[in-house]
Amino acid sequence: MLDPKLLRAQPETVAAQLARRGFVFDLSRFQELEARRKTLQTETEKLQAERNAGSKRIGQAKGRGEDVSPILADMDRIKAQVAANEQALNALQTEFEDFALGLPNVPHASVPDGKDEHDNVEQRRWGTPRSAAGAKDHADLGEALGLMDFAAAAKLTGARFVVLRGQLARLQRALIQFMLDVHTREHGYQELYVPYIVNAASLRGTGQLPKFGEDLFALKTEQDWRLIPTAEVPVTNLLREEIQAAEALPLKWVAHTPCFRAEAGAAGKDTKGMIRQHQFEKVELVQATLPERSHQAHEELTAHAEAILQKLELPYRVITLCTGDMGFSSAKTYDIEVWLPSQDRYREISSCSNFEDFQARRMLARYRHPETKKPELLHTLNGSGLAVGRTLVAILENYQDEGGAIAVPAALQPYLGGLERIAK
RNA sequence: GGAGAGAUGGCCGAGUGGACGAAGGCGCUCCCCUGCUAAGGGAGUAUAGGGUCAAAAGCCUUAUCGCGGGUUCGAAUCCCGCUCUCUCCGCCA
Repeated sequence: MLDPKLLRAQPETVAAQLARRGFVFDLSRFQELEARRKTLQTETEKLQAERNAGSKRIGQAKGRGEDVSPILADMDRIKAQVAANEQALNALQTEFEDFALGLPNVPHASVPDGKDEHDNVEQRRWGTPRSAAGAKDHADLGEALGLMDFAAAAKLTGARFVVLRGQLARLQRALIQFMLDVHTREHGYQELYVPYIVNAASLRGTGQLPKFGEDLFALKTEQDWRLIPTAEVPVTNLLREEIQAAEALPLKWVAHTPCFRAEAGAAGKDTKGMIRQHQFEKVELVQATLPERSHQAHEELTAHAEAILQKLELPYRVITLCTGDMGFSSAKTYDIEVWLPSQDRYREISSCSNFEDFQARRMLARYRHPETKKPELLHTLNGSGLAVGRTLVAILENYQDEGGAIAVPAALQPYLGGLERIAK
């Protein structure tokens, strides 16, 4: 959520910044809502103050044993007015809130302007991509090995699921262990285990609701629970309605969870293989920092995700998403894309974002300022470190030989009991 | 799933219809005293909004005692529903 004070004081500036990302801010609607709100709220609060003062007088008069019926008569009128006004104000505030919750974050000044993914800006490349010539894709490789089974998953559930067997299932487990170990031992993150089902308040906090509910799997329970689309939701919401000590910052958390996405609107996209699934494993990095530190933390967090690819010796590049391609809640996003020989291009394997205070304001996630002693909004960040399923895909494709066997990256061999090759 | 108890500020804890945004204590901040330390004295110390203001301060004001509703001129306090926590029983990986 954007700062309502800023919204009120400089709506034109906000509109111009949102226009950078192609979002049309309805200025006249905002100003009309705001004008009504101001009148109604002022009037309502005046009535409430009148009522409070009247009640107080009744109490005092009764204490002195005086007759209170004249005051009481007056209170009847105020009571009815207050009730009517409060109702109208509530409705208006709900309308205003819905409007405000529908506004995306303002892009950071350093984010390049652009319309879509074609305008993203490459920052750097690492490693040497192998040629696409003769490279099989991961689905063909996995099925040929007899260790990756989409038909079985389709029978169990439907499209966009997979069954892994034997050394491939173990390879995925090894990847999770490996990533968690690197981030906890070398990058200073605390490992967390969290619920895979969250309530609506949590999803609102990180920005999935109210706008993107169709991407989520909802449970048919009374509680309005959803499966998490990413560990970002439960992990970041640990901060919700909490005040951190400044000395405790930055908070750095890592969690492995499965992720569940409805992939509504993705029909026909990446239909083959493990690239886009309804259920996939991910190791997620989350940080909460002082506002003035968040952009440096963003660089560090991205480097932490990159370190995994370097240790696995997988070629990748880092791009800055342009204003038009960024996610709803993000102020700035780096995507890390890994080389996939079968597709002869780089594909997203991690997305690292700085949300600044956008999520924190929704969640009321704060820290106590050491000098003013007042609670201030902190900044939140997160990034995949990495998407495990896509890392598995990248290993199969980059480490294949002509016969369809897969070499195990050196860094992973200790996690597979020294296994060097996965072959038929 | 059954029975019972509870939820109050950074923490502990009092408060069962009116001067309560909330006693008291702890903690924290500032000041005084004390040649260090310890002890003592005083003052301050919840959050989110709105209005006024160029802005800040200040001032005025609203809401908040787990959440939502109700009764009442007036609710931390009474009533209803819900959530969560604890204890006991049952069940269970």
